[in-house]
Amino acid sequence: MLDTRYPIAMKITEICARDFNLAMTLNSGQVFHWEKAGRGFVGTIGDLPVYVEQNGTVLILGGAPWPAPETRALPRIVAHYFALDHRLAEICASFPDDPVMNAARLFCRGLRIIRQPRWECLATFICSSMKQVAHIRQISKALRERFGVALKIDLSKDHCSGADSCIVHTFPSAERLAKNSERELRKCAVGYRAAHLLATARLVDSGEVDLDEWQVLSDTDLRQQLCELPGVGAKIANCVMLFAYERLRAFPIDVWIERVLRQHYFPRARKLNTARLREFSESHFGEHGGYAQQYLFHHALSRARKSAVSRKQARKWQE
DNA sequence: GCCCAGGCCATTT
DNA sequence: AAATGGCATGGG
Repeated sequence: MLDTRYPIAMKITEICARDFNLAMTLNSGQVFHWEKAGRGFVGTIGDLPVYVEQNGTVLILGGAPWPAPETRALPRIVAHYFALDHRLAEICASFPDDPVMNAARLFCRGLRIIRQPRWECLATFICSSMKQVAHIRQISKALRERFGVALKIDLSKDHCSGADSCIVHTFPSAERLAKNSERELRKCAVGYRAAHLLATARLVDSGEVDLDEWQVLSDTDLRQQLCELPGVGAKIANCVMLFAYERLRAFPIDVWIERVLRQHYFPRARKLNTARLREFSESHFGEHGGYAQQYLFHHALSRARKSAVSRKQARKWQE
């Protein structure tokens, strides 16, 4: 039956996306809310519900109701979000030429650092400390479902199997989160991070902190401002700089990246403090160090996951 | 039960 | 300055 709310129920548009791997980008641990639906993914870009599917060098788009004004702008919004304008070949060519980096570059072909909304990125990464990627996805989902705005996506049967519609949720605004008690936030499995999330939400909501104003700051000043927020240290500040402020030099060092650096760049080096690692990462990986870092991170994590699966299968074999 | 996870923070040396 | 322990939660 025709949905009479809109003259045309669903408008599918296509855009060209060269040097881009959608699934790799969405699964690389930089963004946590996109979910598989049919042959593509559903999620939100800001307040817009979006369906996106990759077919070679073409992205098939849908999701937003037609003829909302945003829908006409959808191709531009999606292209900007996925940073299709980044000159990926040049960025990858700027990485250092060493065995580890070359393996990661080969493995992560088409991975782009996307442009995330600032508050959404900041809040999500405050929840990320001492959490596995799968858990961060759970937390993001819980926060959205409890406090976000539900939006319906009409899925064309031509492009999706199964259900013909689904619901996605926006990430809750700082204002929405600031209204809650810490106890309420803890229902989303954020644990001890609830206090930090709430305190930062209230700083942003009150206007004392304006994340958009900070875009004019230098890398050093931006990092310093971010680190003053509750629950934000050097690592999370660098993630937010990289994923929400397009500071492609920012090089977050988490436990995985630290392992990669120690094993492959400093074998047999004891007494290697974080300051020394930071110094090395900033000088060795160049002007797109953040990109290099994300390639190293995703490659290392994927290898670990793969070997975990192998161990599991080996155990099964033994029975 | 154990160990670990895209860390941060307060406290102690 | 540098090292240490606590912190919630869930998966392997």
